[in-house]
Amino acid sequence: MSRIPMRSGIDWDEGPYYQSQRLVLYQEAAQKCLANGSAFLCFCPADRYAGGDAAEEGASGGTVRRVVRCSCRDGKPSSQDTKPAIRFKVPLSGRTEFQDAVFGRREFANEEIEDFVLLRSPRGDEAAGLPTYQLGAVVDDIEMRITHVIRGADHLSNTPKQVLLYRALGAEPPLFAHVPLILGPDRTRLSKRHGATSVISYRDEGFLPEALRNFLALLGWSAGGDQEFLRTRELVEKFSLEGVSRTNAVFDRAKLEWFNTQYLQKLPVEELLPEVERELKRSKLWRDEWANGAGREWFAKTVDLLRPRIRLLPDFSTWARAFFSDEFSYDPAAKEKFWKDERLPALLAKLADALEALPEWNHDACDHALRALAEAEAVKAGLLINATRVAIVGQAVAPPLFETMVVLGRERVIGRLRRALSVLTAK
RNA sequence: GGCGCCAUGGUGCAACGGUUAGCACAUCACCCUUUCAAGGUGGAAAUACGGGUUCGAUUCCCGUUGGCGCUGCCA
Repeated sequence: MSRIPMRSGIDWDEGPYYQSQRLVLYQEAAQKCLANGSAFLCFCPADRYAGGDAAEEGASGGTVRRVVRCSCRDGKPSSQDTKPAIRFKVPLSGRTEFQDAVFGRREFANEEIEDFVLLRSPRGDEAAGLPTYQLGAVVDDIEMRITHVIRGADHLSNTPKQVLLYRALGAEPPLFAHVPLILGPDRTRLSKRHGATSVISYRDEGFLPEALRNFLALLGWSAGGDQEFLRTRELVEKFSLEGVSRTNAVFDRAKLEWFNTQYLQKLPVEELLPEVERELKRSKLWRDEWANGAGREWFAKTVDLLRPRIRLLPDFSTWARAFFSDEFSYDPAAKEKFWKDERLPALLAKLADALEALPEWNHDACDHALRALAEAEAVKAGLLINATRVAIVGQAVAPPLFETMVVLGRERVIGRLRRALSVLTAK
């Protein structure tokens, strides 16, 4: 779990803490409740409620559950189980209220709250039981002096239990802030069923952490106006609990991808380079000469040329492979679309010769050479441009041709042009 | 079933009593163009329903409907 903030670029101040190392703390807290009368030993079988549910199935088929108060709470054990659990003794009347920064003041009738378990009954040779989430969370938060508890709205209904617990332990409840849930396309709470759901899996898919943060921040929150592209810095500056909405939000992957392309395009290249480097290393295309000096400059220029057409980081390794490796293949659709003309072999051969004879290798020189040839041969420049693109990068979709030629360098371009010839004529 | 929360285009957000109901994604069309993106312009598209309150409701109140959540010796 601690890897999530680490890999998403979110900072934390202390910890991590391990519940297993803090067991006595929870057990002491439970004992304290027992001592001051806010909890009781429950001897009921652990599966009592489950069994009861089955017995209470309504005619409609729906499971009917009730708030049950067992006789243990009055000191009359309902069974002879020698290993009791500790339950909180919820008041039979009255209301429990708390302040929520996004939902406002909330009130719950105590009679609706069940006597929840604090410490589970000991298993096997355990001396004492393990804490439930309710106990663990409250004890930890009191001990760590937590002032704001910000979490999903699915905890709203459980909050009164925790407020009761805070008071029983002699502590003042913190300020709660329940934020709306993120729903899948089917409008149920986002879960593994919906595919990639954790921060890590989106990172692995090739989304930029900052784009993901920006997208997520806007799910259930807005700065008030229409601005959407907010870098993490601005997000931190502008965020406030007051701007949080109470409506659940549906996760829209298309918009996430849009944010990613925005970041891919707008980020200063230097910020993008480490991400691309990481990706190329992953795909084994990385070469150390790109780490600094002239190699770094070439790398930056290439990434800059490529990025308007990138959607996800892995595109650098797949779609843009020809820019980083001489081993690439021709996209079948590209060949189909731009290598149809039978004059091409002859034309490309002449183009290679013309380029080879160029006194200088730059954008305009390549441009002029190609257009001059097109005119001399009475063919449209587009025919040569498109066919050449496929020949040197293997794709129909790619950056503007002459910029591509400059980045690849004369030797590569001519070599690839001639290599394409053999493929064309062999066909 | 009980309790709770929510309700503006397909999606995410604005408008916090008075706007021709705004922006973005997605979608459609056109422009640009060296392919494809990007970008530009334009179009279609929403206040769930019914009652109130008010001179005036997207906005406040009630009900209905719908969605979601909680209802574990899970977290």
